[in-house]
Amino acid sequence: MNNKLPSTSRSLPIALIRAREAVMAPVRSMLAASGLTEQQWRVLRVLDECGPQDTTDVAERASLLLPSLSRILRTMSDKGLITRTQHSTDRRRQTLAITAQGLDVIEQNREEAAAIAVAIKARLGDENYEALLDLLELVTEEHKPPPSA
Amino acid sequence: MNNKLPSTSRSLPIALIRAREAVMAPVRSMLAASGLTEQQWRVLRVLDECGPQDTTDVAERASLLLPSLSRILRTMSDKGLITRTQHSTDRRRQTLAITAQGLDVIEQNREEAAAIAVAIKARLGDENYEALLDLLELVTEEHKPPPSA
DNA sequence: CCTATATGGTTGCGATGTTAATTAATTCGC
DNA sequence: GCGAATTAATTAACATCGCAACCATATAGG
Repeated sequence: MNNKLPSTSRSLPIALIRAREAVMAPVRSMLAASGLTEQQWRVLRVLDECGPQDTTDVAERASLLLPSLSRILRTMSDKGLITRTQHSTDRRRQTLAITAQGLDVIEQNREEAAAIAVAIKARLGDENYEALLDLLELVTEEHKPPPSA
Repeated sequence: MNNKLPSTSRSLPIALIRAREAVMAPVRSMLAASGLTEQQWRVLRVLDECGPQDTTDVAERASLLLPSLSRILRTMSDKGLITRTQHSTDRRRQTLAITAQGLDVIEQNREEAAAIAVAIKARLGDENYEALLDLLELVTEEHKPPPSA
């Protein structure tokens, strides 16, 4: 009857929260100077990296739920960081794009953000860093059973 | 000039969010039946595992910020899951304890929670699971520089 | 065509995350 | 002792999370 709960000190959910907190703290502190939240930064990053795209695509890439993203987009649009235009053939959809101002914000934070990323990588060591990403991917992926048969 | 931002698809913060989401989804679904949130469950678990303790201690062990915990405790107290009593010598503090009803809720979910934990462990393999926890701990710990010199 | 169903987004609601300010009680330093 | 700095916890304010319900449009079938 293996119904023993794992000790909270070795609990995967809690460990994930703590790690995220440790990684994000310096980023949040950096973004505060630009008046951005961590989620808004993720949206900018995705639009910059992958180009104009639908709301649903951004939600997937930035790991945001649609309801959250919907509200975040209104804020970002008001701030002039992004544009929202109607899809040409499907009027349900809208295409999101980063503005020049949005690009400016990315540029203002690029150097420091890159430095933070490098610091974390250095702290863990390249090997550990890659191993961690691989393990996290493994945790995430196994939701849909493989399309075998 | 290493100022290149890491690709969002290999971004540690996003990977951590996704992994957490993957791990928590079945737990949340389980807890919904008991009318509990994930955070309330963590508080119960900590009080059950470590015994009566201060608010600050619970916050640390459950990885919750004090303002969040403060609200959560009111809810849980109203539900009769915990008690809050004044510390004997320091009147600023309060001692939290789980009630019989709180223990009941843990008991109701123990089996399924343990099964979920086992399933994740099995999916990753014991070795990967432990390695992941170790790496996450490594990410978290390195905040305070070693007390050298 | 016209209705039933599915899809892309939004809104409502209750709860938590995050920072800053606040209150109350304790401890420190002179 | 007594006021200044600390500490434990709460409150305030704003943003996001997560679920459910909801519009609007698009697609499928008859």
